[in-house]
Amino acid sequence: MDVPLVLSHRLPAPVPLDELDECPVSDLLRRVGDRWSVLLIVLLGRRSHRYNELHRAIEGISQRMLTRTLRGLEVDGLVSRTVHPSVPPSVEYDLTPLGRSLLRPLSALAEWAVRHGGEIADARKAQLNT
Amino acid sequence: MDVPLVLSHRLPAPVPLDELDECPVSDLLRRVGDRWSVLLIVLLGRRSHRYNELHRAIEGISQRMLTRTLRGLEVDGLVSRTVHPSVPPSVEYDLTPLGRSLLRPLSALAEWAVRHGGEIADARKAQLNT
DNA sequence: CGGAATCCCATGTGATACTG
DNA sequence: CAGTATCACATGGGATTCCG
Repeated sequence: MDVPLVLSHRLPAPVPLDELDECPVSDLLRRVGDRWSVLLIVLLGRRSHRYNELHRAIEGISQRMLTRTLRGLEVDGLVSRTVHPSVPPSVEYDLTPLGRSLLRPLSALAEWAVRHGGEIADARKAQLNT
Repeated sequence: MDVPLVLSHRLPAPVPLDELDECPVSDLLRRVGDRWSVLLIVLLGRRSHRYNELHRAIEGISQRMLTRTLRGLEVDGLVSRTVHPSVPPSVEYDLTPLGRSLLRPLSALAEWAVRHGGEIADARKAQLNT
């Protein structure tokens, strides 16, 4: 009892390749495991932002990657993109309800990362001496 | 109250590039956001495995990536590697306590992914028609 | 048995220039 | 303002071969 769900889930042996490709967990982690997605989700979780506002808010992100990452999140239904037809144009990005629902489990992982990040960094440094 | 931690955390504006690179959350997600890490963590969370045992347990993984991923997890202190000097040699991989402690927040994310994976898939398909 | 070495391709990411 | 187009480079990942 009290075993993490991910361990109690039954797995075929061997794990077939196509099943892994369809796995929603792997899928989500790859979606969110890139350089910018999490940061965008967090920023948009606080309030909606316009495109250039996000561009200014994140030092070092290129227009290309900002656009690509936003599009990816939008395609997956995590972020909404609203165009206000004005001159000059104005585009608002926001989290969808689905995206907002992701904030909580993401926070659980973030909390673990903050708490244990030091141990990981230490382990990494220790390997350098061997 | 009851706001996800990741939102209550204060962020500098703009977010500096070096701060993002040091962020333990981004770091963890990139560590675990590759093709094989999570699956290995889950398998090793059930019991320790030998190298070829893992190789046989995961259809489609190459020796190169199995070795690389295990090494990466080992360097980060999530997986332990124990060599039993015998003929032929035997190497046991297992989760460290740190790795085991990751299972629970990972499960939280996995649970979300299983519950909402369909919505993501639907959103993805819907984009194809536009 | 448990890898390492090499080669090759796909994808992620950034820089720069251009546009409705 | 909010992008797109193009090029270039680093990294992820697989196939194959070889080794103690």
